[in-house]
Amino acid sequence: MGVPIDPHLLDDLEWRGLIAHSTDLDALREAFSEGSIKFYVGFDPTAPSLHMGHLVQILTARRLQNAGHTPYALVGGATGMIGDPKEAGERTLNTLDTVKDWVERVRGQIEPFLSFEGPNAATMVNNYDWTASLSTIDFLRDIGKHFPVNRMLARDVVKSRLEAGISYTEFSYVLLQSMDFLNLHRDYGVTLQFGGSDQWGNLTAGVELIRRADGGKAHAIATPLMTRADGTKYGKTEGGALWLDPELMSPYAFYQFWLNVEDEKIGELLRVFTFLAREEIEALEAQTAEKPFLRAGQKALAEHVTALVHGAEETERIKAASAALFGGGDLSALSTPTLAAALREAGAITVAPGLGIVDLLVESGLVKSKGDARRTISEGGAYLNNVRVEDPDLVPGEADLIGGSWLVLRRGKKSFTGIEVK
RNA sequence: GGCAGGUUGCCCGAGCGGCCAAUGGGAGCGGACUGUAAAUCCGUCGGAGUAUUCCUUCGCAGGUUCGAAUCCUGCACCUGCCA
Repeated sequence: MGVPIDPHLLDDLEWRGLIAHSTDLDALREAFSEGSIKFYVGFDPTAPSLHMGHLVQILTARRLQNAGHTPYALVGGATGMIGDPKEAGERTLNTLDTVKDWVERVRGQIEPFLSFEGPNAATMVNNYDWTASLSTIDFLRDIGKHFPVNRMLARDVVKSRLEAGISYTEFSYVLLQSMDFLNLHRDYGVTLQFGGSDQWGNLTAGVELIRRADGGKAHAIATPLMTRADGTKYGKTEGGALWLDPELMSPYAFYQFWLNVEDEKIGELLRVFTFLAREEIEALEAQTAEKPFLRAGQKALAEHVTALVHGAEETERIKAASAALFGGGDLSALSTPTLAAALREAGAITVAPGLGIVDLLVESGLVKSKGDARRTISEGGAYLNNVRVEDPDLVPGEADLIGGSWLVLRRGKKSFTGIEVK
């Protein structure tokens, strides 16, 4: 209906490595070519914020919308009450209030990435709306009848849990997600669902339910799980997940994460997490291969992803802060406003004069206890104004204050905290 | 309902009366090497204290003992086998 469709969408997704699994790709290609199709991707509120893994889905949704297709972004007000089974073990159930709160936060994080105007405007849906009032009898008869338990038991996640145990609640999760797809298919004509590759079982179950229940035809694609070069999960390095919420992870730390990505992953991450064109990405990859020490790929990646999530203005401030803090040894060469701005970006606290170095380290949050502070100092990992601290009894004085009031405390190579003394 | 086994630090997993804040691996943290990379090597890894010191910790609550993560009793939860 007048929406220009990008005919190269599927090729682009494949080139970016975004299709880890799929149902019949040729059929999907045909569906894409016939006009704006309606697709959905779901997000369960299992935490107060989405993280890097969800960002893959969000950006993929945007790619599809940019190509002319119509997004339905689903937040799992119902499925979030249940929790999908994961290998690690049974989840702890959250209260309805918690889930409702998280639903709103998650919704707010998704919305900026999609367009809610025009002929292929996005729609937000919440599966709580059609699940909460569903009767058990209807659910068991209309949905449950289509799910052979022998097939459900054969799924990898379930199999891996049979020893340790899995509740009926989590075992049933796949029915709810499949029902979502069925309902969106019926009510809106949604014909494609995508999600992370760990969702593949849930995705295909939905496709199958649509076929069994309605004789309908639907598609599913799964995006790959992002891992580090050694195959381990991301997010362990910075002591937690890579949150999109600036309250949970400062934009500065977010930017630093991308800047520190391994060389081998640059191409992959640029393809998945940026909207840069193929030629630009290939040029950056070549640069990274030839002159890795310039870190051109990392810089571009960090800049683009941070701008997508936290905005261009914030990204500029972060870049300036990073340049100041990592620029060289002599911090006093910077102007005080520049330094202060950089430190506020990286994280800063205010303290009264007279505190010793051990207390300052604890106050700054760089270490978690005084013992940790002493240990760090004895290991040579504590720096005041870029000079290694040797004496744990050191008390910074007037002469140490940069611009009359600032101290720069650093732990290790990368963790800075600004301290304003007044 | 019966029988058997289990519950240890962020995770996995030893310990089975004192030498245990508790072996080992992973993760984390620091150092060296580098490029704010990877790999590697070294160190570190409950809290307070600059000391051979104290406090809290081995599912929960009691008990035995000079002394327990280790033995006993009860409770909770998990797993397996049998009904």
